[in-house]
Amino acid sequence: MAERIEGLRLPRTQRRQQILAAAAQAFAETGFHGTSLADVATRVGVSQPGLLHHYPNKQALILAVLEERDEVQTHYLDELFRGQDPSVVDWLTALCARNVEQPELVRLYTVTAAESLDPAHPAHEYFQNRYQRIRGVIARRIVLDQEKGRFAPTVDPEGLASELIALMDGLQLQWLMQPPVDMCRLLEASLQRLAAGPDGAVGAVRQGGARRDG
Amino acid sequence: MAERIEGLRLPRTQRRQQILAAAAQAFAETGFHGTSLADVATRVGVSQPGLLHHYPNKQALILAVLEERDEVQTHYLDELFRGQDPSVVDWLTALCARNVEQPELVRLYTVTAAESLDPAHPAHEYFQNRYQRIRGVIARRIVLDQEKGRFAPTVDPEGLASELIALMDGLQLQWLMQPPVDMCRLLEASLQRLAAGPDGAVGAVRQGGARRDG
DNA sequence: GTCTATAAATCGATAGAC
DNA sequence: GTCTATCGATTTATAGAC
Repeated sequence: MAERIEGLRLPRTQRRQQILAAAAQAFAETGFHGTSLADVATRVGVSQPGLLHHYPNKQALILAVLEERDEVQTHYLDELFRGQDPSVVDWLTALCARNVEQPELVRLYTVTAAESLDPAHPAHEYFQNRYQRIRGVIARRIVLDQEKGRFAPTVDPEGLASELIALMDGLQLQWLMQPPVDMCRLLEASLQRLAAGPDGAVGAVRQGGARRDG
Repeated sequence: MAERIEGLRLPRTQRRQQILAAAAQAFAETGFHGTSLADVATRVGVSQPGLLHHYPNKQALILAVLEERDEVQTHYLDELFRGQDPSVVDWLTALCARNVEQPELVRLYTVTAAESLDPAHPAHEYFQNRYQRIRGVIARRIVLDQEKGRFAPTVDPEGLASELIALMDGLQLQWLMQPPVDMCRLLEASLQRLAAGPDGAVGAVRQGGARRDG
């Protein structure tokens, strides 16, 4: 029944953890502007000033949510491929498989990323940095793939990274909108097409992308 | 300097047109929840109750904006390809070229589509319908392409339609976020890869997709 | 068609008691 | 660490004059 017990005093870190979870839900559902501090406070089972005791204002709250989720996600992927050197295709496939288990997290990023296009949005700079960072991570992975002959050397890593991120973002939107859309199956179809095409493994060999190795 | 002339009386349709333009700007910048009627009214140069005289409430306003922009866009594409039968590739390329000239319109759809994931959002049903409709339009175009041997018959039209829409949506987001991202160039790269791959024109012939014709 | 005035609710944030 | 009380600003929407 999870009744609210007013005035119950919790240790700082535990309460902050509760708040982050509740805020993540709320912001995922209605975005930054559509969510009130009272919304979040009610979910936690605390008063609205009680909420502001832990995070000084609304902006600090949403930034804390985004950054905490980032850390968890990054840590997960680092652990999953520890000591390995996955191809972009494997890496993105794993990411998608992970995302499909966390629709709320995906929605948080889909909703707030679009909202943050406004330069006055509290997470504007955050998403500017986030996209550049992710593009870099994926581009580097593509370069490694090229060195192994998995892609033609003519492929532009930054460009392909943008395309792959775009594909994932767009599929996530449709998946959230109409869950029967099977985003990981569609991603895989695209990735296979990529690997089998003129810029992929087969094409790369044909075009000389793997000559260094042989 | 376009000063506001208070109390100036305009014909109904003209004022409504002004309002739609101003509202489109505002909603594109800050979404539905982030935009106040006073925002829009100020842009038009009218009082807030004066605005509500033309559209009874905020929900009616945003729906009017979305539907009007839809009509204009649909009409443009219909005219552009009147009497022709463009391939999906040509059709999407033209659409992207059009979009790149209208960042504000793209932003309106990017921002409100994500926001509308909330079932309580005023445009929730609108976007549910919009995505199904667009997917259908593109899927039908893919079927026509298959009949002409431009794609392998093994390709799932609905699935490929979802992928292409996803790619465009995602590229638009990155383009809006970091304008140096050249969304039409990246789209073209993807489309060429598609046409040159095992499911595209070449592959389709190899796999028998064009045998009916020859 | 447009305005002023205003109702009624909600918002983010602060002050201060316990 | 949490609460009640409250301020001040903002929000959507309505009433009624011109």
